Amino acid sequence: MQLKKYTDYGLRILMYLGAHETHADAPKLTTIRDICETFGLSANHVNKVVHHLGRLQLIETRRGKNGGFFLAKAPGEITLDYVIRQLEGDEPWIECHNPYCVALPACELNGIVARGKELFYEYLAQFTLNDLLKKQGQLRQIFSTTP
Amino acid sequence: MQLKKYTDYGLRILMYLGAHETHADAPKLTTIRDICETFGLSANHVNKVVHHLGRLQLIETRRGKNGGFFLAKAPGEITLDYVIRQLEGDEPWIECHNPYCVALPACELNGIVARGKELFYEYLAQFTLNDLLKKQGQLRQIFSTTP
DNA sequence: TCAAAGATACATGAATAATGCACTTTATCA
DNA sequence: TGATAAAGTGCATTATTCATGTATCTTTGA
Repeated sequence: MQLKKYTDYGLRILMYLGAHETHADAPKLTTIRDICETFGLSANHVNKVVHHLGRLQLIETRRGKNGGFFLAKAPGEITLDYVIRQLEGDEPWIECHNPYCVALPACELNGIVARGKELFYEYLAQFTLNDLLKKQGQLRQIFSTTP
Repeated sequence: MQLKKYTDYGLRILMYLGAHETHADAPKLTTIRDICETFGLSANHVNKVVHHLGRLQLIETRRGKNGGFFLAKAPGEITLDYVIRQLEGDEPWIECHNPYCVALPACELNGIVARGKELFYEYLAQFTLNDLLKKQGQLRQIFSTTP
């Protein structure tokens, strides 16, 4: 029971982008390479996450030379529940489908777990990328000195 | 992001035992074999779960001929959060340990996810095995006609 | 003392997540 | 207009974890 690294990477990418956001001047887009060097990750995997974030319209990607990506929304509009639900996949946390478990017709368990899962996400819905950027100055320093 | 079958099996075993509980007469203990036949599961895996439930003192196990196991507590005293936490393992849902993620010192994420996890378990703590046995009659019928 | 039950340890198989590799497409710049 | 740097795409491989299997030991009642 753990979030995938895939999801984790996605959140970190967003944090990275958010931390650099205040540079209104920002002439240079963030690249997959930047992310990999900062966090020490595999380019292939990051590639896929970035692509996914693009499809979710959380970031905007630009191909070609001088390409890269940047946040497509204000950090305050990116809620954590959405990001995690989408990247993680929104399957039930317990498998009760017939004929897997004979008790299913009389079982209360799946409903309880499903409601608990919803509470988890409802809690996450209270937070946005902004909340992850409270220590933005410190984050920017970390990110800029890492590679 | 899904509970393990291991955890699921544990809950089902408890439901099975709870459903048979009202037989005050019950001369015969439930065996691993009973569980396997009812749910169509592998004896080896069930073996381990039963052993685990025994160590948790949720059930009492008896070796030897005519052995088996039964609930060690009243169903109302077995809370779902405890069962799931113990069987599932209580690790954090997101891995942020240094030096895994450079952002850790300035990261708010682990705290948020950890709190969400706690809310999930706090919700589960409102339920006991009794709540899984609301349709006890139906359950007993299912269990008795299955093998 | 035998047989039926759980306990234990180790080995194997299966599923899925993570990563790697090769190649394509697109955009920019010299 | 061609070289280059970026993301996009598909498939292959590796690693990890979960699930299951096999074998043997221990306990206990008949």
